[in-house]
Amino acid sequence: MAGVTIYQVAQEAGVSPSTVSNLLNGRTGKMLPETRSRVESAIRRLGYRPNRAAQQLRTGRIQMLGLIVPSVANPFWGTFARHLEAAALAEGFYMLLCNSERDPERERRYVEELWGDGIGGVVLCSSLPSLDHVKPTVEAGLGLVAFDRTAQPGDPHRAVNIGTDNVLGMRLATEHLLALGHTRLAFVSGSIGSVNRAERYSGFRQALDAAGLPRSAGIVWSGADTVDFDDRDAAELGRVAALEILSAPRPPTAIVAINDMCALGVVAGAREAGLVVGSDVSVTGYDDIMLAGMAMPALTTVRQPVEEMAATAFARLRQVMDGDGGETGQSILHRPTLVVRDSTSAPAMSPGRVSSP
Amino acid sequence: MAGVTIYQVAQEAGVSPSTVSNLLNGRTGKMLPETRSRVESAIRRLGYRPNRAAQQLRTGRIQMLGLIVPSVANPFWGTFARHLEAAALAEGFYMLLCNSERDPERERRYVEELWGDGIGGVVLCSSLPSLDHVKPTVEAGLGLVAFDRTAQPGDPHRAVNIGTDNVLGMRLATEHLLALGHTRLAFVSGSIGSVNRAERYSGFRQALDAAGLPRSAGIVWSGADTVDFDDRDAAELGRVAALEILSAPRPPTAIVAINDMCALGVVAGAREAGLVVGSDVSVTGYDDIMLAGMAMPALTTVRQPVEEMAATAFARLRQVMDGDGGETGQSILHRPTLVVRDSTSAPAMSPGRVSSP
DNA sequence: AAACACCAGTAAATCGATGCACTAATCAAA
DNA sequence: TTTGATTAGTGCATCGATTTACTGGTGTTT
Repeated sequence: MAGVTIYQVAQEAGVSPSTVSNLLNGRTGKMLPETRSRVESAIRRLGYRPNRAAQQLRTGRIQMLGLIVPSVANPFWGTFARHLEAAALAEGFYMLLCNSERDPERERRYVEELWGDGIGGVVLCSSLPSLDHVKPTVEAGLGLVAFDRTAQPGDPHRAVNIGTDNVLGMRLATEHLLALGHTRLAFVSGSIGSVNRAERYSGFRQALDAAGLPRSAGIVWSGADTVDFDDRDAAELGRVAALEILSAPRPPTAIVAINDMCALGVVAGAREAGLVVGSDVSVTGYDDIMLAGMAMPALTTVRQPVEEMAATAFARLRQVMDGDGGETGQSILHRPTLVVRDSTSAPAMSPGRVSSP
Repeated sequence: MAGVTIYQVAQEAGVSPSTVSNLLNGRTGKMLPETRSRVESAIRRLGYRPNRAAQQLRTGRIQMLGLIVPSVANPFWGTFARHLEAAALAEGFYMLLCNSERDPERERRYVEELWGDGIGGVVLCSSLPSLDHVKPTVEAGLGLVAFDRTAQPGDPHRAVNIGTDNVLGMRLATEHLLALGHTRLAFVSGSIGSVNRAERYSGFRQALDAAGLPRSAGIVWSGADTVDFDDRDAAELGRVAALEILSAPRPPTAIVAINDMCALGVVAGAREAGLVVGSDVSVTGYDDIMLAGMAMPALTTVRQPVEEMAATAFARLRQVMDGDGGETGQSILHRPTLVVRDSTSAPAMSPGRVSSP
């Protein structure tokens, strides 16, 4: 703590603290250029930096935002966090990081504590169908941007949602597989409780229906017994799913995973089952995390424009915090794109009976 | 901002604000049990929560720490961040996340700003050989824990270093390869400017020397032209390195990568070169990030006990901040362990001439 | 009964920045 | 000269919690 106060600056410059404060806060309208430069040089000479605590106490505001993610151990959230931090920093905002581990109770506690500590805006990465647990705080005045989610009935009015068009994204992936000639596809995810999972599933179904395939063409595996799975376990989930699905009678020739981590698990599981991904069986992911391109085989996936989304998230958060939200309560959907790599190909002639042990 | 103040609580309980404050701060020694419970129930009734800004203004302290990492987009740092946050949260500390992108200037700016904003402790993940850029701030009073680094001459006295024994770790990996029968090994990293890279290289050399191999047995690739590589590029670096090394005359049969991200790149590069990792060529990593175990093939690597290290980092940071540092200026080394998986095996008979196109 | 110790709790100054209400000074119009 | 308007800047209460110095009351000692 430097310890230089506004009073010392005022004394050094031969003015009152108010004048220094006025300068600092841009109220320079009626101020002699000479006074101004005198104060400015005093500030520089003393290396003065306003005390944030005092500022916050006085104004009630603080230049800080909260980011609540399921877990930064997941590279997708890590990447998002990095971009959001960059966007925030550019405007002088710090970012407080909170890992919710997908626990709504933890989300609620964080939101309330952050608000109680003077943080006016939070980016909440939770794709829970309901925001009821944070509604009271939002209604009390907290600025909220819900990320990876679309607006739902009953949401607090002031919240803004940001995500990608999950239905479209998953349709792109599924249509790509259908175009390759697959006719038996599996959809792998954890329990379908979240908004984006539901949407992605819907995209999957839409593509199948549009292709005129029967309902039975789409196998759904959603980890019946893993009620609430963790990000760290997404890969493990995929692995288990793949083993189970591929060893069943009449296995699918393609597997659509809910996200890349899960897809990587599916790839591992398929390998254990003795199949070669990219020829015996096709796999798609979602997110396009850095590792998707480096995996073996490189993963065909749906890319979310993370950097762009982070910038939007921050911009909208500021708007909501400043009250000029304009159009809150909405969903802002970014456009996902399909990235075709090596994990998908036309189905083999006699599926599931090609590889060596 | 809840808006309930200590005065309201005092009024509700029929006591003075001082008494409430005394209770809140554990000065309950001379307080009638009856008064105490009266105050406590008032607090509960009103849902009072102390205003952090006011607390900080008065005491100069704040329950917050800064974490500066190269980039949370790298899962190793993401995992570390998650564990550190958990340790901090358990003691009521928030964690401010800062991405330095390995830029010393950004590290310095962050450190100074955090200190200026009343944050008393920072965990700095930088393996730069020198801490000179943050020395003034540490000497001004900032509590600093340098992570992934060992103490160097000229370090600020109050800093604590936490890391793994890199020399030992890399020796474990190298000895494992030597035991498998490899006699030509390559060491792949970016420029060897950082402390831990130097240490890891030293471990590699030690193992080779101890085995009585000639100097020429160890090929070093350190990206001559990539002066300062980024975490995001670690994988790319590995890929390029592998392509280059493996297409040279008399290629090595094993590649030791500086970390897992780099190793994953090496695996990709080897594949592009037409080699099968785990049989034609062996590859080891370092860190044991979550993905190491899921890669194809699963990566043999050196595990850093991240969770334990995060707990230590936080514990030591508190000590330094409280001034009872005891033994500062030291290095605390955790013990790395070798995790053998599928990316390493005995060298093929005629190396580099086995696989299909 | 005077002197003192002790107890339980209080009054008020304090941290540093802010911004409203105010004033002293200058100038213009009446 | 008086009045009013404008300019340039100041005084000070304020935010909420902390903490030191203090008070009024009770009990004990000599």
